[in-house]
Amino acid sequence: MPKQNQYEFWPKIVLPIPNMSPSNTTIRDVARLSGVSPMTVSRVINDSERVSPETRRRVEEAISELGYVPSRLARGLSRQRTGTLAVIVPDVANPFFTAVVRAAEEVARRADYQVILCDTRADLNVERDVIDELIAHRAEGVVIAPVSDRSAAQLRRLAEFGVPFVLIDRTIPEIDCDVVLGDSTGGARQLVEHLISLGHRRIGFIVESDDVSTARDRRRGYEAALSAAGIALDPALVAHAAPDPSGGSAGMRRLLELEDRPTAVFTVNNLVALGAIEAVRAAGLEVPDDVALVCFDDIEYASRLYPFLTAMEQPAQTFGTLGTQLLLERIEGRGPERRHEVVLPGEFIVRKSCGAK
Amino acid sequence: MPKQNQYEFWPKIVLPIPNMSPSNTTIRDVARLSGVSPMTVSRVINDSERVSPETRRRVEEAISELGYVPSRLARGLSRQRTGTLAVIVPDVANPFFTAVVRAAEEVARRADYQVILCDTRADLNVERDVIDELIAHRAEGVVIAPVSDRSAAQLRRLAEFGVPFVLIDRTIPEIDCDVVLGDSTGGARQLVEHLISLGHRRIGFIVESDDVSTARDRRRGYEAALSAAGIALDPALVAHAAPDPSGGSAGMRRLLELEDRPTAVFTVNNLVALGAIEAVRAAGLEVPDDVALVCFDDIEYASRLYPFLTAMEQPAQTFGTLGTQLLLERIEGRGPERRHEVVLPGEFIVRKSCGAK
DNA sequence: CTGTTAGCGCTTTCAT
DNA sequence: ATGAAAGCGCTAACAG
Repeated sequence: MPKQNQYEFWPKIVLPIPNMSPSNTTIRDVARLSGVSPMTVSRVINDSERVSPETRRRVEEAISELGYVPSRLARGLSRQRTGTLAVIVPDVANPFFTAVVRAAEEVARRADYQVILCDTRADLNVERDVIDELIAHRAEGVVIAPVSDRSAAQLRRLAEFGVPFVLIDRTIPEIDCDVVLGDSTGGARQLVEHLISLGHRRIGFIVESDDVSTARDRRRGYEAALSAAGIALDPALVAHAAPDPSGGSAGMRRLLELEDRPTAVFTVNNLVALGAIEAVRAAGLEVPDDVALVCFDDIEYASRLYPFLTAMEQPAQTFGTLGTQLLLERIEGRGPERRHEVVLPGEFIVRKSCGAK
Repeated sequence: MPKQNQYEFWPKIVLPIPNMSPSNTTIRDVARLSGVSPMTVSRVINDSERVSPETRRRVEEAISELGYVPSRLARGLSRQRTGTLAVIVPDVANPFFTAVVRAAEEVARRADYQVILCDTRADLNVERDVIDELIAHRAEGVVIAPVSDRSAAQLRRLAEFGVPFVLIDRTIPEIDCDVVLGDSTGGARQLVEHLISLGHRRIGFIVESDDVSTARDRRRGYEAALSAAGIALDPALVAHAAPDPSGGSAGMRRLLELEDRPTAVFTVNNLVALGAIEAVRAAGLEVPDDVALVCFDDIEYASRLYPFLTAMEQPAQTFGTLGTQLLLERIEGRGPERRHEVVLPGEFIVRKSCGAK
C-alpha cells in the first residue's frame, strides 16, 4: 500500500533524454524558403482558392520540409476567434457525465472545434475560476451542467462577454437560454409510483440541496406520486445529502435511524444510490429485502457486471450531442431567436434493487 | 425510446435570449480609464511589484468597472508560453483513466496550468490529430497514455517541437522519457499464480495486440507464472482481442469454443473482463463456477455495488499525480538529466470472480 | 515607479 | 494571383 510520499525519491535510470529544442518555425520561414510572401503561405494553409497550383506546391513542400505548424494563438488573436468551446460538468467520474462529455466532444470535433473539458467537482468556486479561464481563453461557447442555481452569477458573466452557452441536465431559474433536460419530474414520479405499486407506503427520498433544478424537479415527482396515491408526505423521510456516494451513505443512515423507517428509498441519482446501498449493508440489512431502492441514472459498467439498480436511465449521449449541436447553432448565428428547451424522456429499467418479482 | 432524429423539431418556448454583445475590453481601455499606460496595467494584472499602491488601486478599479479579462491568446503569443498542458488517454470512460485524469488535472491546476483533456478512443489517427492540435496550441507539455508502440511517430513529433511529455501506464520501446508504470509483469504473475494455487491448470488469457507494452508485460507475467508451475504454454489459450467489453466477449467466446476449454481466465484489463463475463453468462455458464476470472484494474463503482472482480488494482490517481509532477519538472527545467522510470506496485484484491473460498 | 518602442505570428484590407 | 501595411492584445526590454 504505497503511501503518498513514498515516491519522493524516484528510482532513476541512466538514459539520455532526447534533445529537445523548440523549433519555432513561423509563417515567414516558410515564406522565405518557398520564395513567396507570408500572405501567400497564409492562403495556402487556409485553403484559399487564389493561389496558383505551382505556388501552392512549392509552399506545401516548404511547410513539410520545415515541419511548420501554424500557431493557433496567433491565428486566434488575428482572426478574433479561437475555434474552441468548452464542456463543463460537476463530475467527469460520474458515468452519466462521462457519457455526456464523450458525445459532446465527438460533435464538436466533427464541426472542427476543439473542446476544453472542465470538471468543477460540484464546487461553485472552481466553476467560477474555470469560467473565468474560459473567458480569458476566448472560448467561443460553453456547454455546461451547472453546479446549482448559484451558478447564475458566472453564467451571467459569460453572457456579458458574449459567450453563448447551453445548459444541460439542469436549468437555472433566471437564466434564459437553450437547455437540454431529462424529464426529472415525470421520471421521479414513475420511479416512486413503481415502489408504491409494490406495496410500499413509507418511501424515503435522498436528495441534494434544493438549489439544483433536478433535485427540485425530482422532489416534485416524488411528492406527486405520493399524493396521487393518497400517502401523506412525511418530511422526516426526505434526507438531504451531498450528491455523491458518501452523501448517499449519510442520508441512508439517517433514514435507517428513524423510529418508523422507510421500507423503500428513492435516491436522486446513481452515485447517491451507491452510497445508500453501502449504508444499508453496513447496517446489516439488505437491498431490496429490508429496503427497496430506486434511483435516477444508471452506472453502466456496474449494471453490465451485475444488473442490480432499478433506475430511470437517461440518454446521456443525447444530452451531450444535442447540447453541443444547439451551442454550435448559436455560435454560428444559425439559432432561432427563441430558446430551445428540450426534454428527453428517460427509460425505466426494472432490476433487482426495487424488489419487484 | 427516443429515436435519434426525434428531436429534429425541438419544442420551442417563447422567451427572449439575453442580449449578448461581445465586450471586447482591452488593456488599452483599462489604461485610458485609469489614466496610465498599458504597461502599467500589465504590471498590475501580473502582480509586478513596481507599481505604487495608489496607481494599483486606480487600475484595479478600472479593471473591475470595465469587467476586463486579459486575453490568454495575446499573453501567450507575447510571452511565448501558454500555461497549458495536455492529458491524453485512450478512453476517459474507463474508470482507470478517469481517475488518472482527475488527479492530473488537480496537480496541474495547483501549479497554475490549464489542462486540455484529450480522449483518443484508442485510435492512432485521432491521437495524431490531437497531438497536432496541441502543437498548434503551443501546449507546454503532455502527459500521455499512448495508444500503442505505433504512437512513437507522433511522440517524436512532439519532441521535435520541443514539447516535453511523460508516458503513463505504457512505455514505448524507442522513446526515452519519464514514465510512470504499473508493475504489469509482476502483477500478472501474481494473478495467474493465484489461479494456479486454486488448482487451475488450463488458464486462458485475453489480451490486446502485442504492440501495447502493458499487453506484452502482462503476457510475460502470465507465461512466467505458468512456467514456474511447470505448466506448458498452450497458444490456443491466448486470445487476442480489442481492449474493451466487446473485445472481451469475443475473446471469451473463442476460449469457450475450445475442445479443452480453460477453467480460468486472466484478462488484460477491467473492461475486457466485463465483456468476458458477459460472454460466459451468454453461454449459460457462470463465473467463477464454470470459469474463474481475474484481471488488471478495478471498476470502482461496480465493485462498491457488488464486490465481484478479483483484480490487480493499480493506483490510478498516483499515475496522474506523479506523471503530472514529472512533467512540470521538465517544463520548468527542474528535471534531472536522466529520465525517471517509476514503477508503481498494484494491490491484489481477492473477491468472488476467482472462486477462492 | 512609469512610459515608449518593438515585436510575438498570423490575418485583414487594400493594392497591384 | 500575389504582396505590403497595419493590427489583433499583450509583454519584454529599455528608457527615464
